[in-house]
Amino acid sequence: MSARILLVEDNADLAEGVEYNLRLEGYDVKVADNGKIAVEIALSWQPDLILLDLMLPEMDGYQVLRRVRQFAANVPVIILSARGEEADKVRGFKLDADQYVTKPFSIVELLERIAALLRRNARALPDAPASRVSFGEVDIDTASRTVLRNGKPCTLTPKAYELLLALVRRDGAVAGRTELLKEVWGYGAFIMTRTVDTHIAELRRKLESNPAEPRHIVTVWKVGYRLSKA
Amino acid sequence: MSARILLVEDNADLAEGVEYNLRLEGYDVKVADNGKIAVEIALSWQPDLILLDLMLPEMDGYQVLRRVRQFAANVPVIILSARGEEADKVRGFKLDADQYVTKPFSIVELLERIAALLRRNARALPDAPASRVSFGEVDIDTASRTVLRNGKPCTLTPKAYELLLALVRRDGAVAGRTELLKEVWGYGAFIMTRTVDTHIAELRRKLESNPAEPRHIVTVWKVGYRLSKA
DNA sequence: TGCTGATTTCACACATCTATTACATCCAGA
DNA sequence: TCTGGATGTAATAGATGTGTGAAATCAGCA
Repeated sequence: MSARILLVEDNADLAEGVEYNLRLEGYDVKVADNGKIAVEIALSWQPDLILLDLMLPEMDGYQVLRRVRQFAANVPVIILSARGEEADKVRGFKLDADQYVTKPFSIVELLERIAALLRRNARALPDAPASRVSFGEVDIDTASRTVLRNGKPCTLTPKAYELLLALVRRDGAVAGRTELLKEVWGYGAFIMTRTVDTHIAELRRKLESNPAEPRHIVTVWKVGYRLSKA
Repeated sequence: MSARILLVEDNADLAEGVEYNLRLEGYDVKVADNGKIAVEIALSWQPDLILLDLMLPEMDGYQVLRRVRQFAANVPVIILSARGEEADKVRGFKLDADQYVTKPFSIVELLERIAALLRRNARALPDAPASRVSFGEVDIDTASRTVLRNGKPCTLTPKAYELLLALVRRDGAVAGRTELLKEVWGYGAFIMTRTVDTHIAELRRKLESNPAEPRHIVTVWKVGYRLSKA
């Protein structure tokens, strides 16, 4: 049985995008577009993790959090907020949110945080997300955020690491530059000149035995990149 | 074994009533009617949760809370107070009380909150790590709260020791600064401060053979720190 | 009250990352 | 083979994060 995630978000576009990606990861997802329903679902469905927007109709995010905490004090909660006000942050954390992510956020980063929180509760959860992936001579351990090549540690820059995860997530399917930008840089990012390519180059330099003839990080002409595990 | 609750309350009638109800719920209860005794019991008996009145003889509730937090930063504390002043609330929360209940309060509500906090803690702090842990040339004995390096005793300041344990508990997984602040310091808020870094520096200074090139206490850029046993 | 050590904060140096530019190279189709 | 657009990548300047010594603050204690 997969982990249950409740997404509380009234912006339909954003909700859809996040929901899609969560399902892609294999999570069981429900979406609530207002606070009242959110509380109901939280209590009846008992999700393993909650993603909570603070700006909501009906009942604002703080109240939702408070209500939920009364009945399920241990569910990890990640707050999604567009506001950057310090006051909000403090207040949210006082009510014991576990993480605080500001919009626009990177999908990959969000997924990482989700996985981390679920893993932490792993003992209570039957199917914690896997923490190790490998292809070719490369091993990735997402828990320690470590990449090994031929067993030797290999330091990637943060962006390159996230980009790698984004490719891994695709499981061999091609990813367009724009998609990658959205997933790694955040959905608010503009298209920037050659940024993705540069980081792809770093990955090849550090992970491929012959960067000039990449075997794993493959270019798909006019489309984007894909990861070939072979 | 049932959960231990320390009730700190000088009003004998009220204390008796609450104690009665707690025992009815199956909790193991001790009552302290002044601050000095409260701290003593808190340290020696190690309750799983503390109910704390703010108006106390001898030593006021704030001081009790502060003392207790120093030695047991993670014990859930519910403050019981007759005063409704906002100032009090803020101050209490700053010291990280987990809940704040104003008199007169409903016993049922209180019991609910207690149950919620105990449940949460049961998961958040799953278990004490093995009594002895070691990595590299460092040995930690959590039972005696002792750290050895190359067999020689090595005195860490209390905070640094807690921080080290927090990293050990992660078992190699990365820990964000915010997480560490929450876990070790009990801060709930998003606080921009270099406190964690400073104590990390102390750990490196005292535990690493070459602090400038840390082999065990590793920085993960833009994310946090992790402990590498290798 | 003053002393002592722990803790936090501050400031600045230093390290690392990142977007972008610029130019070389490659590909597909004419 | 030529050509134009797409990709590869080294270099770089600016942004951002981290390390750390020292000062300020706090807490416990005689």
